[in-house]
Amino acid sequence: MSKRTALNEEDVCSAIRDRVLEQRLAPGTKLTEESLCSIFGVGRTTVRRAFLLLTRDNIIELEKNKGAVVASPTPEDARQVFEARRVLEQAMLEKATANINGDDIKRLRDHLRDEEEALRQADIARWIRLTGRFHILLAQLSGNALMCKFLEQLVFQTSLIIALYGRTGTAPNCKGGDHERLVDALEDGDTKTAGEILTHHLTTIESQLVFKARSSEQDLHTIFATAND
Amino acid sequence: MSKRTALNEEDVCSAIRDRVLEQRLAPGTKLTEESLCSIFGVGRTTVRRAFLLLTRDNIIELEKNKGAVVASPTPEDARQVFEARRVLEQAMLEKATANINGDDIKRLRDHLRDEEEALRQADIARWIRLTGRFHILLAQLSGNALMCKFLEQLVFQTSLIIALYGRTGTAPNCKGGDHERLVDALEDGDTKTAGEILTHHLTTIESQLVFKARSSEQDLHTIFATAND
DNA sequence: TTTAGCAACATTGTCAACAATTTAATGGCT
DNA sequence: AGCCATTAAATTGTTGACAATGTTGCTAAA
Repeated sequence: MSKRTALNEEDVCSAIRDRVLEQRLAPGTKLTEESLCSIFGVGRTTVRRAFLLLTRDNIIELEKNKGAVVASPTPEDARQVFEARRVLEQAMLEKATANINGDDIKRLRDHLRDEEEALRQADIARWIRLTGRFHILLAQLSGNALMCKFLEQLVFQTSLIIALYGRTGTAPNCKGGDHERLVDALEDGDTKTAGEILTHHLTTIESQLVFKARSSEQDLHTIFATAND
Repeated sequence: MSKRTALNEEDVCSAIRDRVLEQRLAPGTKLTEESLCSIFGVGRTTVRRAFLLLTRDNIIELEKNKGAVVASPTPEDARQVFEARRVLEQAMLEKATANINGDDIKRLRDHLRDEEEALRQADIARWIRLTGRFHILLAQLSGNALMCKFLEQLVFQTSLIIALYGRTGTAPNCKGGDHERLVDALEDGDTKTAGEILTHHLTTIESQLVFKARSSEQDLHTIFATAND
């Protein structure tokens, strides 16, 4: 008799967040209360609370009397997310180099091994989740839980952004061994190089986004405007 | 017949946030649902939602079956808040100098005038609120709403920290004309000096905190320990 | 065929009653 | 008085019914 303790709103939140991180929940997906209630076996109250929290983190959008949909960050949102990530992660990396020790390096190495393994097993969802988690792991070394929490939000939003504007949709966000080389530099105590790799890493990902036109009112206007000349 | 539209959870949130910013709501203050319901004329549902949001912003602490109290940041929290503020505000200031124009400077000047006037009228609550808002106003010039929102959280938390650990409790957090000199430097396009003033400003405030012992179990142990030798 | 209006349905929002828990108060007892 | 247990009051948590709103599908008229 498995005494299953009732799930709370945090559980629902992190479940949804994980699906977003894995890109198994696409932007725009409608989230009805009823379906989530039955999926997680919780009451509407809990789902409702989860919605409120996820809205705060820009993971879903809540419209009065219309319910919740997975957020669709605009190109401008994307710009701000990457700008914030460069600022935060750079700063946190510098803080981290002060506190870092052998155990930390080992933990990063272990994580990299997990990434590779997921990739080898073609478990893409897991791999995507892990590449996101790498940045959070790195942030935790800074010793600033507050900034860490904020970065988490940004990582989740990045996943939505890549889902919307990523070149191939799922695959190549954190490839190219950037993570490995970053850890190498960290181990050598070469903060400067580590910072450069990190910034370049983020800028590269951002530069590969393609803001193609999407179906919306705005785009309809554009379409008819161009058809008129 | 003033058709007063019903307040929602955001209204309740910002009302509470403002009181925290003004330091009229001290850390540890109990917030009962009933009292807030009657004060704002809303149902328990709304208050409850507001609580959830405020918890997310570290403005109140919510304990199961025990209700909500205004948050009491620890000294470590304080350290992280100021560290994050230095990082964020510095970065946002740099972004701001790229976009800034005459209107922006004028808006800052107007704000400074408001600050002075509040101080002259001895409207301390208003003055405290304005000094906090100055930093938010500055952040808005960066053109990054995301980082701006995060900084807002930090400013509110700073108010709690000063209420707890500030030397005189209410008065001298943002004095000394630092704000004026900062705007001067901005107007001259002297980003470097502006940045130095800002960082120094924050570091000064932090260094003036005094983490005196507070009444709690931990402190009781300490007190009796020192009495034993 | 298209469109406007209407009706049936589904989903979300609100509220009040009830349950669970904590906090305050009462009353013996040493 | 001071302390502990028990009871009463107050506060928070949860649930379900109902109201408000949005959505879908249908009919009929142009």
